[in-house]
Amino acid sequence: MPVGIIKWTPNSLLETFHWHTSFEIGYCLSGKGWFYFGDKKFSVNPGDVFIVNHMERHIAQSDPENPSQYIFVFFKKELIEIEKELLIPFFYSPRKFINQISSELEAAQEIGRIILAVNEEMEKKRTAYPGMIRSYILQICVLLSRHFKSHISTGEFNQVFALYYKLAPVLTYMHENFREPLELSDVAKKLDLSSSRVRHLFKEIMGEGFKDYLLHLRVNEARRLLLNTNLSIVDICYQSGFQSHNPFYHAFQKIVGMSPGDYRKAAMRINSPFCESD
DNA sequence: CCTCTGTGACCGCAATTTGG
DNA sequence: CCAAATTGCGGTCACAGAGG
Repeated sequence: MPVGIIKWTPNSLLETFHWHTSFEIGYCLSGKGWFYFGDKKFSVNPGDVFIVNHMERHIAQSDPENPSQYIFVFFKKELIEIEKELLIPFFYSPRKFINQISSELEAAQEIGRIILAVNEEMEKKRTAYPGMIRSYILQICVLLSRHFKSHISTGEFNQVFALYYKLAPVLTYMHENFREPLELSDVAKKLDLSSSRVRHLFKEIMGEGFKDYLLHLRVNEARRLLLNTNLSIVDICYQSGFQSHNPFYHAFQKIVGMSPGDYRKAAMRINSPFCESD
């Protein structure tokens, strides 16, 4: 089954960014909170819909006073690749794209209803339900592409689309190899492109530089290991792809806002259970 | 004493910017 | 697209404090 669905209530603290290769649509059922995509931040209200493409780092956070609950539907891009227009909402420049569709908009309400229907199909598992779910996903994607069509010109879409397909192997390679020493020139060699071309490509599509993206991958891995293992901080530093401990402490402090040790202690207090790796 | 964690100074070079 | 200029990352070293 190439479609998955989960109900999830994010923590109010300490959630770690994550990435995945599948596309994802989130629907806020209740509560309040925030949704982060890279440096973008959206306030969440019940009924809001969120679009997550592959490889953009993201995380939701609950308002401690009123925790938010979501349904997330995720699926492989192959499911909708049959029609290029359906990909429009998922191929964008993260820098400019608005990942949220506000609950007041009709598109969000329609999509919300369908997501609830997907949920019901998934629970009841009636005859041939996977077919019904696939058709629902297609409906959602059609609604999304109609919604975003007005925001994204065909020219821009075609451009981003082409660039994304070019960059996809770079991202895959990075996600598989960030634990090793990894340089832009290695990636460029893999793709048989000049370093400067890859650099521009990367910045243009991902909205942040190669180094920053890599650093976030590594710090995120460190956070995951801090939460889920008993490894020493120095071990975690090396396993996350850092070559010595000093840059690790600095990067961690810069991105997370506290030292690795403090992070682990805080996490144990709060007992944060969630951390995903693809 | 040693180990682990964390910080500061410094330096070379890769990453990025700039200017053709 | 390339080359020169600049920036800032990440690596080394040194050291301090906490705790066993």
